[in-house]
Amino acid sequence: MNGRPAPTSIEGFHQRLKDVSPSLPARMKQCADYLASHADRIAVATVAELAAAAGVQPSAMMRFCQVMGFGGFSDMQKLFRAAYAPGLPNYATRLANLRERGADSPSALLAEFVDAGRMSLERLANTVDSRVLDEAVAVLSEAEMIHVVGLRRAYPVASYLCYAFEKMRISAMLHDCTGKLDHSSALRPSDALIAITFAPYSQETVDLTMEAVSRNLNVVAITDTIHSPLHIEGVLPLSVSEVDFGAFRALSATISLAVALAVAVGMRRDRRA
Amino acid sequence: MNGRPAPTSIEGFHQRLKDVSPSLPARMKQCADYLASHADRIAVATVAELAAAAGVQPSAMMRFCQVMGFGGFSDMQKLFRAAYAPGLPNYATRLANLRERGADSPSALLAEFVDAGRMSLERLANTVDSRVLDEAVAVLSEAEMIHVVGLRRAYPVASYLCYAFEKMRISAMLHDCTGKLDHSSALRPSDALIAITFAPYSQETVDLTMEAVSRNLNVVAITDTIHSPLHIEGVLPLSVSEVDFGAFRALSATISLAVALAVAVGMRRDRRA
DNA sequence: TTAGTCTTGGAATATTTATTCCATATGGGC
DNA sequence: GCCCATATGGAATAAATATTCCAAGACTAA
Repeated sequence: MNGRPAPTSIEGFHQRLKDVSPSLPARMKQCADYLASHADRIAVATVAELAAAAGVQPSAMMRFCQVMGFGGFSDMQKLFRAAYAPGLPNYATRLANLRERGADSPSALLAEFVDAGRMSLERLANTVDSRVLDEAVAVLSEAEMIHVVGLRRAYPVASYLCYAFEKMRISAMLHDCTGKLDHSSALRPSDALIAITFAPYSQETVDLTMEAVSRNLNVVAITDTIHSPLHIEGVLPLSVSEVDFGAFRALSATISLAVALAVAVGMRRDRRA
Repeated sequence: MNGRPAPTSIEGFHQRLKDVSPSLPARMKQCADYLASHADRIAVATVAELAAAAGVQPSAMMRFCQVMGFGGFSDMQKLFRAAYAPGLPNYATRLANLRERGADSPSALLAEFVDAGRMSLERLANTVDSRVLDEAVAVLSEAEMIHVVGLRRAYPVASYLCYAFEKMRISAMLHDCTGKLDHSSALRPSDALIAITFAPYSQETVDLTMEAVSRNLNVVAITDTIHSPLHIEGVLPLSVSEVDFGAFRALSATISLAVALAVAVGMRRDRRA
């Protein structure tokens, strides 16, 4: 191990973390990474909780404390408890502070977007139709390959969906229209499509959806109002109404819905496997 | 004793304190008085410590917890630990729990993601450094062209940023590594770069950032902990710590920050024009 | 491949910390 | 001054938590 003395300040702790990180084995590194971003939890959590959150065994976390130069977890915790700063100001006051710097200051803008995002999320929780969601998950977990299409403002969502599928090793294909290439022939009978579009609706997304529907593929749409061109027979519609701020859509709710969908599909497949 | 249920919030706690105080015997009152002014210590102290600080026996402190309606000290402490802002719920284990209980229905998952998103947003409001944000906006609005790089999970953010810039007619270029093409030569002396990456950091993003820094371009980084390789001299760091849910990052806070940044830059340019 | 070293998970143990219990004290009313 | 009700301190017990240990696994270099 290493004989250096334990850090005596939070800053020193982070410094040491950075120092030892590169030469650490897998599990130790997991601890290091987790604590790097959640150091503040150390003051109020138990080894077991921390270990679980970092995805390691409690004993691994103990070893890590020792690698860092502490005698044990309690020893390390002492440092953080001593430095424990009585609670941060709460969310509401902090938002007010952000706005204080002047109506069109960057921080005031940020406050608005944060607010818009939060409202969107709350609304989403109340409006999503869980039966449709269930069905969407059912349908998608049966698909051999999941195609995803979403352009312009929906593109970030589409790409994140594909990232999530890839991470879970679910075969997925992103139709991003690079080079104006049309990949509609990639749609196979046993596949499914997730189409994402919001007003003003992208023609390409609508076209691909039509194509899929006409070939009897299962299609799930993430879209806005019931006036969306994706609200048609043969498409499972998941409606999200985001709170717009100025011309810009808060994507928070849409992305949350998309990821929940992806993870639900992933879990369902796992269970079946 | 009194049968009222335990307070469920810090405010409720203080209210109850006020209510019961007048009718308390000496030692109990000592506890009440001490906790009234040192409530925040409850999260990180032991009964023994608290009792000593209040000048009473541990057993007296225990009785006091019960008078307040809690089952015991641990019960009371839970309230304060949960309320400690950074003490976020532990999503990895929560996910595991959902799974175990068989409650992993899509809607339950969605609820968790919505929650994670909301918390990320709240945390963002609490942690953003408005001075750095101001400076980032200043620097970016001077740039002739804004380059944006962000891969993997950061890619949705990068692409949305470019979408926003395009909508505001600000010249921006997305470095997406399509075809493994390197466009580092596109960086011109009067340009600026926004680099986005989270652990595990993409090499390409780091490389481009280094390139930009070595050429003295202004660089704004949207990243996570202070251990990020983007935390280097010559880079303005905007830190976002998202709440992870399982292996999946809620992007809500990151996207909100990115869009706020973009819109602030847009407004500033308009004003100058 | 094989021996040797480093890593890991999980169970066993030690320690700390919370909680209860009871004997004793205190104070107010008779 | 005595009795009763309530309060209090401290020791005993229970529960939670940290910590250690060891066998098994993974990896490395020969």
